Amino acid sequence: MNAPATLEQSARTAREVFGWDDLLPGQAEAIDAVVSGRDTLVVFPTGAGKSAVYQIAGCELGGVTVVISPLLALQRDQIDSIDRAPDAPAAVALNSRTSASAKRAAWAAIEGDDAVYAFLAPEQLANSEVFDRLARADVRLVVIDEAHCVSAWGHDFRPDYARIGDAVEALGHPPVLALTATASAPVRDDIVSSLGMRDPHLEVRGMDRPEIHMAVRRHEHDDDKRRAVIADVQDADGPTLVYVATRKETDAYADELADLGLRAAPYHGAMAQKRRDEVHAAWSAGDLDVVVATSAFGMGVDKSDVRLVVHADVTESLDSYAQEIGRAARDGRPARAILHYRAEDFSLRSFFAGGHSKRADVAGVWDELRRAEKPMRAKDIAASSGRSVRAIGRVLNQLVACELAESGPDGVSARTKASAGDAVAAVRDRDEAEERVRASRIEIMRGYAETSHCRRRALLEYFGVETPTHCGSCDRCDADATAPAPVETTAPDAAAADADGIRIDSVVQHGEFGTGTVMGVEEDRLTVFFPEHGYKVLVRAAFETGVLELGEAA
DNA sequence: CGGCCTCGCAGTAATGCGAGGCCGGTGCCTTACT
Repeated sequence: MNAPATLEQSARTAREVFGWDDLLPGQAEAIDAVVSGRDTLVVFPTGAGKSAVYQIAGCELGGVTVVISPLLALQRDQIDSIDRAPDAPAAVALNSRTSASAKRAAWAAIEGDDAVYAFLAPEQLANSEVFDRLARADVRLVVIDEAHCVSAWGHDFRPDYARIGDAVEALGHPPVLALTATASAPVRDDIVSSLGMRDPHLEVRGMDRPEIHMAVRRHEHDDDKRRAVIADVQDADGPTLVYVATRKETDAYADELADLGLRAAPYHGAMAQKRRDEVHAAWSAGDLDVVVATSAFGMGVDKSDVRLVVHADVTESLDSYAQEIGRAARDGRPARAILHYRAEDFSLRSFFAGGHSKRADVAGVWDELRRAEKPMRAKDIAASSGRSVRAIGRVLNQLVACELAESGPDGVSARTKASAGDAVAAVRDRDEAEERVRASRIEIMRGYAETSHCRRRALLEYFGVETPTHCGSCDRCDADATAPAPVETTAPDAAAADADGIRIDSVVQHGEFGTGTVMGVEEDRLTVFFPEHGYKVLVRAAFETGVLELGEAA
């Protein structure tokens, strides 16, 4: 299948069309899978050339390559980069900022005969004019950039992310290429099932970032934490990112750092777009020592010499934590990641993880759907009910997920005659399952913060990468190195793994939680992910009592 | 859940304290007005 001719062709395209001398590890394999028509999920760290995969594959497939991208700024950057290539196909954007004349030009290109990349946000697919014209065009590849957004945002924040799979089907299921920098096994599964990917080729490279030293400090009092964060920033060897949980804290820390003479700026999603752009530009140009930001800052920020990432609060998952610290050391030189937290800090994350659909909303939406003769969209129902489009979109997603409704290119329609009471109950069960999963992700974050073992191992195991017991580049390993020499350093975990055949990614059956996937293996404990219940830490002894059994490999 | 703000109270002057309420993140999009 890996016909050398295909690889040679890809290498030639890379060289002649884009001006790259060599393909990086994994790129050729991913391109080959896509060009041969396979759905493909690529997990490469930033800088490993994710974009090149779709650029080369799209060029070879010809026709229209639809690139779904979460931020307008990312779309601009990608288009600029394609425009700079020596001989690449045209790249156009379709979004709310595209002028009428630019839109006409874009459609002319999309409906013409030459290869073209068309960039759009997932919300555009809900616009029937855009979708219908795309459906008639010669779409040969659909790319989902920053695909972790499907899992992170599709459930409620940006419900259109959950609709991409339907759009892909309606387009006749051209090959789907999903790209992301970090994705744990449950997130990968979520991406694959949400996008409706069929038997996807999986290409995962280089999750480990050994150049980033990892450390955690726990505090009792907020004052102590603030002082420690400020001290870390003052000690930094270069550009520094500080992540905080709230907008207000971005100002508080940035002010304090500025008073100490540092070039500091706050950044969060509620700032004026112009100001956000200024901070972004100043940071990229090296005119700032430190940016203090909420999670709004990061995607599309490409700065190679970040030396320190300080978290003044915990994130809502290790996936997010890995994304955020992964912005350090892209130049490959040493950098540090330090997490400061208090036990109370987890409560804000729990608050964000909560959030049920209101019973009245569910009942109202369901009644309206059942009565409607045609598919409905969130904005139509929201207009008549007085509820927000987001709340309604969330309810629609849940009804679809419960298989009470189905979604198509024109919206969502009921597929059963279930009563409003049944719909409310089904959605409540689903809400509770999702909340359990989110809560367990926070618990995994807590587990990372509180582990007495190697931090890197804790992080990498979460991403399904088996690792040595000690990385030698985290605070836990540093402490071990200064402690009296250990008596014996056999690898107990590997030996234990062999004893009952349990490894990372093993599938297990649990009496209460159902089928799960092993995410972490320690001497006496296993961390297992159950789709309906989230992450559970189980004692190995459960095997002896028969509560847990080794299942069939997936 | 926890932090922060406001309010009412006490009661004699300028502040302090507890109770109660509210807020907390991420970005497309549209549409009406300067």
